[in-house]
Amino acid sequence: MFRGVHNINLDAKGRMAIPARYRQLLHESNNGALVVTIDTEEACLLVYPLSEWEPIQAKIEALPSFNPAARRIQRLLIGHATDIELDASGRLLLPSPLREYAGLDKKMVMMGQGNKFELWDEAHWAERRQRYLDDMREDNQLPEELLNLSL
Amino acid sequence: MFRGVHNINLDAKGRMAIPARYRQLLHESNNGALVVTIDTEEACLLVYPLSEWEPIQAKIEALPSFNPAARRIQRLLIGHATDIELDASGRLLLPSPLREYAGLDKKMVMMGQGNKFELWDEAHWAERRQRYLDDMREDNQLPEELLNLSL
DNA sequence: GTAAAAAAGTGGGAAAAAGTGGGCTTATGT
DNA sequence: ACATAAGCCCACTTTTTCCCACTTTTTTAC
Repeated sequence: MFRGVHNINLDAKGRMAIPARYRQLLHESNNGALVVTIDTEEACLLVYPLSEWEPIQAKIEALPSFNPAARRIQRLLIGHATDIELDASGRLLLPSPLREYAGLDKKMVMMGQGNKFELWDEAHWAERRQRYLDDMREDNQLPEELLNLSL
Repeated sequence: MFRGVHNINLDAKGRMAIPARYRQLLHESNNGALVVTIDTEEACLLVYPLSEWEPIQAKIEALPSFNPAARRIQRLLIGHATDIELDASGRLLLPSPLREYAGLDKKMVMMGQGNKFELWDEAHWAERRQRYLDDMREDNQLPEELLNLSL
């Protein structure tokens, strides 16, 4: 579904232009309706087509709400999940609390990740990518599933 | 149903303006009738559309009333549950005992949580969110249900 | 390879909507 | 009866949304 990386600029009003190649897809699947939320592990945002998000929210809501770890996930993920939609010129207005969370100001990176895409501050992504690469080269105890993966 | 964060100000009379995007939904479902009560774990308030609250209250009332834990829940939740409704300009007047419980004065955060939304003092939420995030990044003994959750 | 055309990306202004504050009236309770 | 709080309404300010026009990049054709 989504893959690939794009450098994207955020304008002064907090809008980002979605690369044209994705627009038709987004309009067809959900009429341009999307949900953006935070990634809890990294300072980046996750953007889902509405129809991809809904089953995820349903699963999260179904977790036992007296379990502290579940409550935490619910507050972080559902709490930050915001409905947004493509405007007439194919742009998304990112809510300011979320921009702030991911440290997005001007230069950002949009990265396809299957059923969703991720938004990173450009500098932050460059740094994190380098760390991932370094880790790959050092790490010799990969989990079982990865050892059998042939590229 | 409800999701997303909003920064909201409380005015001098203790009124909060509900973000316009939720108003129609609230009017349609219950003609703007809501119930607000306390969260027993955290210093925040829970706001339910009346129709969402009623089955919850019924379940709480059905608990065995000679059981001390049940009595406790009944006193805390039903005791604090207050009917409120949207005024003509889409605002809610929060009862002062409840405002006090959650430490709400001016700046607050409203967070959608599925069938309800939560109200937090802004500073208190910022602090609590940071703690949740820290926990997420450390915690390696997540409950079963969460391990299988793929976002 | 260059020019023309088309499409994508960017910026900003105006109209509309949302948010805010406060005053006056009505209810409540001491 | 008085004081306090709630309800209601109106007017002002700020923010958001919508739309249009300009610039830049990409594509197409020669």
